[in-house]
Amino acid sequence: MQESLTIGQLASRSGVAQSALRYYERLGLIRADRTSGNQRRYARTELRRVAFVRISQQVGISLEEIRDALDSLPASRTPTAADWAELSTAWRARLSEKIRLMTKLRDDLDGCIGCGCLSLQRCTLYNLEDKLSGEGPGARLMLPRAEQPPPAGVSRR
Amino acid sequence: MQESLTIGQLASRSGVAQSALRYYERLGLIRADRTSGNQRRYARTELRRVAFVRISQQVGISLEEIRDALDSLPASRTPTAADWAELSTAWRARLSEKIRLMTKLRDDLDGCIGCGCLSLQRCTLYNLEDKLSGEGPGARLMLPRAEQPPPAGVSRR
DNA sequence: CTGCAAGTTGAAGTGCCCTTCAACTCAAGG
DNA sequence: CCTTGAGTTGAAGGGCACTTCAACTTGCAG
Repeated sequence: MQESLTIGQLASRSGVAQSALRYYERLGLIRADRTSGNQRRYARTELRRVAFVRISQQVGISLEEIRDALDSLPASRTPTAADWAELSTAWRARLSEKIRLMTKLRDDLDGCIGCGCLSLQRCTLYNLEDKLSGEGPGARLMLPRAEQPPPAGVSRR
Repeated sequence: MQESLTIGQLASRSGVAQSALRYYERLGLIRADRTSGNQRRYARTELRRVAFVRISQQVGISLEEIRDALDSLPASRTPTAADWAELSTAWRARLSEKIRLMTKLRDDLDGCIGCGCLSLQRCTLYNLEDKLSGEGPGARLMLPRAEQPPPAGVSRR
């Protein structure tokens, strides 16, 4: 069994495209050593990182947040099972919360759309919006209320 | 109580930005009549459509799919509570499935990341990928396997 | 009638998550 | 050596879900 993996091997083993792996590396989600000829060589532990990334994404967590989480792993030594367990504990809580909200959403759906009351304001469905976020991407919200966001890159004709 | 709503009214009542409402109209998710001066006037039933859109989005359904679903509503008459109920039944099933998968994901998380086996191939976590999709946006997959997608808009220097 | 808030359009920008391309370079079998 | 497949980079493209802007036009209170 080899010590390290080429990008092609990591891609086929993880089911993640090579281009995505390079992108993840740019974002600091995974890392790779280089051969003398500048090719990436991945430690086998990177497989676990990739797995963690994909699983987290399914839960609706952004890559940036995932990076932050992964940054909490010890950099000096290879993370142990305990390290990973600690990391996934927080995720478990998020998942549980998400499951709770979705369950509520589902149950309300019968009594709300079903009965025809679907009128937003007093409907519970509309009040979990923020909590269930992280689901969609999209651009930034149109000022959550007051506080003008700085233009930060306006073009003018 | 007014018969129809201006875009500003619909926006504040639904909590959806005006720009988003116009965007939804372009996509065919909602519709509006026009005044003689070309301003939009929304029937009050559009409120329900907007609600349906937002709720569906929270479940991780794309606008295109939502449009398809809304297209199943009768166009000739104002949809009844029964029409809406029928529509939401399918959503309920999706929600249930999603909840089931997330619950499985959560439970596996303990036994999988927790114990350190997180090695993808044999791990259940990796096999629900397709099923849990609709969660992330991103570009199209890198050929799901064979079948070259047509370039459809290539630039060449 | 005036003034100003509210509405209109098309085009372009934004954020996220990648993919695709061109133009090379590397690695390894024959 | 040579060839061929695998890998490298930066820049650009691409889909989704919107937002933002400019340049007007409408609607309505006073």
